[in-house]
Amino acid sequence: MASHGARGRSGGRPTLEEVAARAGVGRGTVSRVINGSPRVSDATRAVVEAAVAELGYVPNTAARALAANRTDAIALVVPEPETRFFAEPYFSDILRGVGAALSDTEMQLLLIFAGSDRERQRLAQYLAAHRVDGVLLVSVHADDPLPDMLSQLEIPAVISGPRSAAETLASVDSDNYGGARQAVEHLIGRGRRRIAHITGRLDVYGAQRRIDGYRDALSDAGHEVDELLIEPGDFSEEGGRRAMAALLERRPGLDAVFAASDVTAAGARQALREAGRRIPDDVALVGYDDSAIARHMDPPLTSVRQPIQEMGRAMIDLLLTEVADRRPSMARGLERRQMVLATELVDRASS
Amino acid sequence: MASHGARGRSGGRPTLEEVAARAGVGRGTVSRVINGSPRVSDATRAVVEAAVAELGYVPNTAARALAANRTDAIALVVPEPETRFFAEPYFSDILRGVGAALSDTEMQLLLIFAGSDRERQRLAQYLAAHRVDGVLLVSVHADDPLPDMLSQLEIPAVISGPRSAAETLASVDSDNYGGARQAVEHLIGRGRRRIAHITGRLDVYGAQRRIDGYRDALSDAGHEVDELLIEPGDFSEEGGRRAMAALLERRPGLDAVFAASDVTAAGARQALREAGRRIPDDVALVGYDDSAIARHMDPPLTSVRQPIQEMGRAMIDLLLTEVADRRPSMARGLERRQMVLATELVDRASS
DNA sequence: ATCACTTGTGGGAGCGCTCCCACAGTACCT
DNA sequence: AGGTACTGTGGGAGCGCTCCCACAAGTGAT
Repeated sequence: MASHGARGRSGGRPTLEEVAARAGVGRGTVSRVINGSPRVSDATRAVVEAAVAELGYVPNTAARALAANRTDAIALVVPEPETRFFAEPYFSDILRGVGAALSDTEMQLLLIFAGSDRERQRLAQYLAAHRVDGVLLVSVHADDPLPDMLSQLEIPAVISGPRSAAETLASVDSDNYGGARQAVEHLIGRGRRRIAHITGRLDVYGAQRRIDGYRDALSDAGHEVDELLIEPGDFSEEGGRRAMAALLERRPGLDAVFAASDVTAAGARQALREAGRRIPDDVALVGYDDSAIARHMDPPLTSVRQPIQEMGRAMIDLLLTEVADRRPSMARGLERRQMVLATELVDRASS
Repeated sequence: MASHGARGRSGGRPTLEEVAARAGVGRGTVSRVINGSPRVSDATRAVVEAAVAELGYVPNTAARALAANRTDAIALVVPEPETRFFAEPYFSDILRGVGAALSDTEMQLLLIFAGSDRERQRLAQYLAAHRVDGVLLVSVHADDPLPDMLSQLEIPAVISGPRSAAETLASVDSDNYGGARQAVEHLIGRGRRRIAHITGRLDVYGAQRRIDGYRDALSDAGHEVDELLIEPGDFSEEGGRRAMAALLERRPGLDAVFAASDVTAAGARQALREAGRRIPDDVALVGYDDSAIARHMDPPLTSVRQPIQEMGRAMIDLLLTEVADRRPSMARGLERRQMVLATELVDRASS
């Protein structure tokens, strides 16, 4: 019934043109007003704003995107091969920070899953089509091709957790080194002497930094580092269990464990139980992340809290700066593109 | 430097017009091919597809949205006043189901937070501007104006967890009634006789259904329902603690508790501990949700698992049907718009 | 041979916006 | 008086698509 041409007319949402007519000005002027251009007189601006309000005008995003060649959307890409990522509050918290930061802007948030190969394929198309102004990358592995693809396409991107000390992409991270130090210093302060460390996945830069922090904290306190007290884990519960069992076998006299994640600590706790060690009486336990698991573990787990929500915020801030920079090409920013946020030790009964 | 007109030309992404030229056909034909219209000869289709492949053509979404008056995007709206919602795996799981279902389609997923007033405001604008083809609503309260706004705007929507038995919106839910029955029947089967129930928030329909299930399971087993064994909670940990304390005071002889959520159960466990009751020896405990908390609790918590990922999938399926129906106005579907998925009891050490 | 369909195709018009050029008006120098 | 420089404004052109009308060509009934 309704012809193509008539579609928009009949009772549809008002267009910029209709606002212009109503306000008795030209299209360009209305456009300037709604985009906050300074080149409009106060009187005209007031008239236009009144017309906008009266008509309930809301700009059409599609038209704007087409004309301006930008989308006002950013994507949060979740390379979700590992279920782990989702099972932890980490993700939700990042999302909250991102959401909060975004609600101050006009940007919209696209959520893209890039777990399966087909999803990756689709993502590549998205990016190639420049359907987003910028990309947020969380939990990326060292060998992921995604970051390079992004720089090749010149799409602004921010990564959470740099891939190495030489990360070229803008990044936001918590202070893994400092967090590990806090944990170990806390244990030392509690009188522990034989402190073990169950690491994270060794191909994750942050896990390396935690090892460095562990080492330095011991050295600086005048303890020497016993390499046999360091056992590789993989952030998983089962990995934590295995690593703990190995450590108990090798160094039965250990009196504390710093685990690279809460989940790892949960696994370690199991192994400790099975070996008949009491927590914290025989062995003190400290985790990392301060996730829900830490609060509900028995005994409640001392853990290093990362300001995850703030990290989400910071990622958005960085990304929006990059996006803006890329727009009418201002002098490129002062290269403050790596951001590290402080951690905090949450002291509970396990240590 | 680059003029407006030159922007797209210089090395930019290929347009439909360029594909048409390359294939030696008209624009309309290319459009038909990429949209899968049957009114194209096989020969022509092959030629066009070859051109698309050679040029690496990807349609411009903004242009398509503008011309066709649709967005190919749906929004997942999170009315996130309560942090609880986020702290639980529920959200992530829904998201995973939604993401999985969506990866089979061309739809993109927008994540919209509608916690604060300002965010609500923005959401209203979004919806008014018809920036999405459909909306997914999770964890909506009985008195939320959002659902009505959506039907007024005639935007297809699916709600997770109907607001009442008379829900008018399409909805997906797990079998709260059946799940509660499973839990209670399990406890009865274990020889428990004085089974208490800590409810969820009473303004949540699902919580009501769980109470019904609790009641009927007892009645059908020939037990009579002791109203003083039912204590209202609010899904929170603190609420669980409080309710449990009240129950212990009122009915010290109880030998089992069915809590309306895992978090509630965690609170109850605390109160039981403080009262010196052992789990499961003195009091058996069953939760609901089978979240990470259940696995890590001490002892591990028996819980009713909802197929949350499947629920996400189902929501998408329902929504896409609605969106399609609304498009070239086919005969409206057969009104199978409420969907209920089965639950499963996960038996652990707490019962 | 004529008419009436059907199938496949080309291309004009239009979606609602931004960008930019042109130009009127005003202000301040020479 | 004429220049030069701004500020503010209007509106044409164009972004890359979809929709639809027009029309060519083929098919079969009359």
